[in-house]
Formats: sequence, C-alpha cells, structure tokens
Amino acid sequence: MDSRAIAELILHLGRIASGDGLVGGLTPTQWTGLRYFARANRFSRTPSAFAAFHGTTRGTASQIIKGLVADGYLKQTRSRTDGRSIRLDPTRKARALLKDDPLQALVRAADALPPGVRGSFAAILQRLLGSVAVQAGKPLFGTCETCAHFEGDDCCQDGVSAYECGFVNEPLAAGELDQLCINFSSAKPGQPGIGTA
Amino acid sequence: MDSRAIAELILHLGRIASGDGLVGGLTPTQWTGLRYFARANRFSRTPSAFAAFHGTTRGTASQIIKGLVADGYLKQTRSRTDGRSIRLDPTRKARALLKDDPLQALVRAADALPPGVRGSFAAILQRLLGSVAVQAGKPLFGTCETCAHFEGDDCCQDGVSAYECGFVNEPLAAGELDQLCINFSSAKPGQPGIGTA
DNA sequence: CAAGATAGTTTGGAATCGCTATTATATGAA
DNA sequence: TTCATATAATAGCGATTCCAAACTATCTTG
Repeated sequence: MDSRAIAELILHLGRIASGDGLVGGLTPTQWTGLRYFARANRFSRTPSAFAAFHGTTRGTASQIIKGLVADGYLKQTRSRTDGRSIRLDPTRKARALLKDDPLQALVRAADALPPGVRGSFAAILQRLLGSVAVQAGKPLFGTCETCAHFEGDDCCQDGVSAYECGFVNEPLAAGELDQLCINFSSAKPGQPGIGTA
Repeated sequence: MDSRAIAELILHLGRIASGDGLVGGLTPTQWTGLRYFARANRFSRTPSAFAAFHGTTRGTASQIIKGLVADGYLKQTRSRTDGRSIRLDPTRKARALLKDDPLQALVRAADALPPGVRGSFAAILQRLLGSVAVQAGKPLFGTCETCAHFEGDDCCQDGVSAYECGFVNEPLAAGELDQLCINFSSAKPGQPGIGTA
C-alpha cells in the first residue's frame, strides 16, 4: 500500500519538476536530450544510445536531436573508426542554457537535504531504477563507479592511465568516471563495486 | 553535483516506469488519470482538481476524462449542491484494470525495500515534492495525515464521527484519511502533523 | 563480392497537449 | 430583481510528439 504511494510520488514528482511546455525555448523532450548529452560519456553520445536511454525508437531520437542541432545546442561529429556512427557534443551555448534548466527546482530541493541522507537516498533511487530496468527488459545506464568493466588502479597508479574501461579497452580520464555509459554492467557478485552500499 | 544526479534519476525512473505507448489499452496520460481518480477523496475527484494535480489546463484534463468515461472507467455524477460541478468515480472495471498497471514494476521494486527504509524514503520524496510545488507555484496535494485542516479526535473519540475536515466542515470516514486531497494545507509550524519526521 | 547486420534518417499517420473561445451555473453588488 | 463577475466544464484548432515502417549508408562475415 505504501509502495504504491511511493511509485506514484516518483511519477508525480518527475512530472511537475520537468515543467510543462516551452521553458527557455526548449520542449520537455529537448531538455531531456540536452541533459543526456551533457551527462553521457563519449561512447554513449550517439542517437542510438540516447534512444535506448530514453526508452524510445531511433526515429524519435533522431527527430529530437535534429532540433537540438538546428538550434545550435549539439554539434555532430562523424566517427573516424566507424563511418556510420555519429557523436553529438553539447556546445557552449548548451552548457549555458543548462543553468536555466527547469529541473533546477528539484535540484535545489535535493540540495537542501542533509548530505548523509542525500547519499543513501540516491542509492535507493539507483536500486529502484535497476530493478525496474530489469523488469522492463531495458538497458541500465550507470557510471564507472559500480561498473563491472571498470578497471581502476587505485593501489598502483604509476602513470597517465590510472583508469581503464575493460569493455572498450581504452583509458579513462578522471573526469569521465561519473558520466553515464550505455555499456554499464552491474558489478559481478563476487567482486562488489567501490561505492556499493 | 550529486543533487543533479538525483533529480535526473527521479525523472528517468518516472519515465521508464510509466511505460511507453498503450498498455492494457490505455495511454500513459489515461493511466495517470485513472490512478488519480482511484486515489483522490470525494472532494477532489473533479476535472479541475485533476487538472491542478496533473499540472495542466482544464481543457486537457477534460479530454483525458472524456476518453476514460467513454471507455467505461469513470462514472460522472453531477453535484447536488453546485450545478456546475461534476464528480468522477472509478468503476469496478477501472479497479480491475489497475491490477495491470504498468507502474506495478516500480511498486514491486519499492516493495522489496526494507520496511524502515521504505518509510523514510517516502518521507524524503514527500519533502522534495513539497519544495518543488512551492517553487513552481503549484498546489500541493496531500493526505489528512499531515494536513492542517484535519481534526482528529485521537484522544476522545466518542461516537461515529471521530475525524473531521476543518476546511469543508464534514466528517471523514477512516478509509478516507489516506486519500489525496486538493485542499491539503501543510501543518502549521507550531502544531506539527502526526507523521511528520 | 554478395548477404546480412548495424547506425542513422525520413515519412506518414495517430494521438496528445496547450491555447482560446463558448456554455452553464454561482455569487455578489447596485 | 438585475447586472457584472467568477468559476466549472467542454469544444475546436494548431503545434508537437511519438511510433511504425521504409530507406540509405556503412560495416562485417562468408
């Protein structure tokens, strides 16, 4: 009974926090896209990855992206290794607009929580998301922190490449560790992730 | 930094939990309407109240309701005291359909949380919602439990009407205390509500 | 080189939503 | 009473969104 109230609360909170209609010239879907490309790592800033994240088709994702590119919020770059693939990077204009994100109301509210509470609250949200994603058969996005492919040399970092992704076999910069990745895989049972509660 | 991740998590969780497209013959908005009228108290089951809750216009709310009435999920009743007002009650068919609510995936996930965690988690969600609603200038819906208009005779219940609403001046049945109400008002500072953390 | 898979785009149609009247009822003042 | 204003609900219109399917281009495999 209480669980149902929680589920409806999450839905409702998300709805009224994202704001209706145009805010700062962008529609709610465009805001979602902008937020995604501002938070995804370089392997995940593609139309297909966004479609998977957003739970929609590639066609719809393509339309959303087209609008953002036309308005100068995203810049397209063809991949050198794969001629089909396109990477989308947020422009400076996009970064500036994100300051006026209608979601900021919720961000401020979360910021007012005590630090300790905030951490455990986020962990529970992540847990719920993982459970729902599995039930819905959708891919789960996550960060290196709890990813099974993450190979961090916490003990013996001797040079430039202290961190590496075991999935794409490429070094990772420190700033990339908290970005969203489509290749995320839950840490193996016998080898728990770093920040696991 | 962490707060932003929380905000985006809530948005994302709500989106993928509500399911895309038609589920059980209803669109996501229709599901929202059905859930609302199944959880709102008798003072709040009107088109206007639903519009306020859903953060949309009465026009849009009216359309959503029209579809649900046409499909036999809601029954309209004109108010005896106000000829303009209409109350909408979920039918038995609606109650049955709610068993197949796509949101059940999230409900199950929340149900898997430890009882103690679940309670505090819900309290934090409620707190975030209150904060966001104030910032967005939208009415906050809530239950009698923490409402300033609630007059419960916890100590001296002598007869039939142990509970009463001070806003509409009507007695309340025990089963109505956990329903959503549009007249909700946060408990006064000097007189904290019952379940306040 | 041919066949199939994958990345991305385009198009057409259905549905949704917000805005703006419009109708009906209620309330308050002259 | 009568008029003006406010509120509850609905209807029509235009813009947007979304999905499904078809399509192009590129990569991979046999």
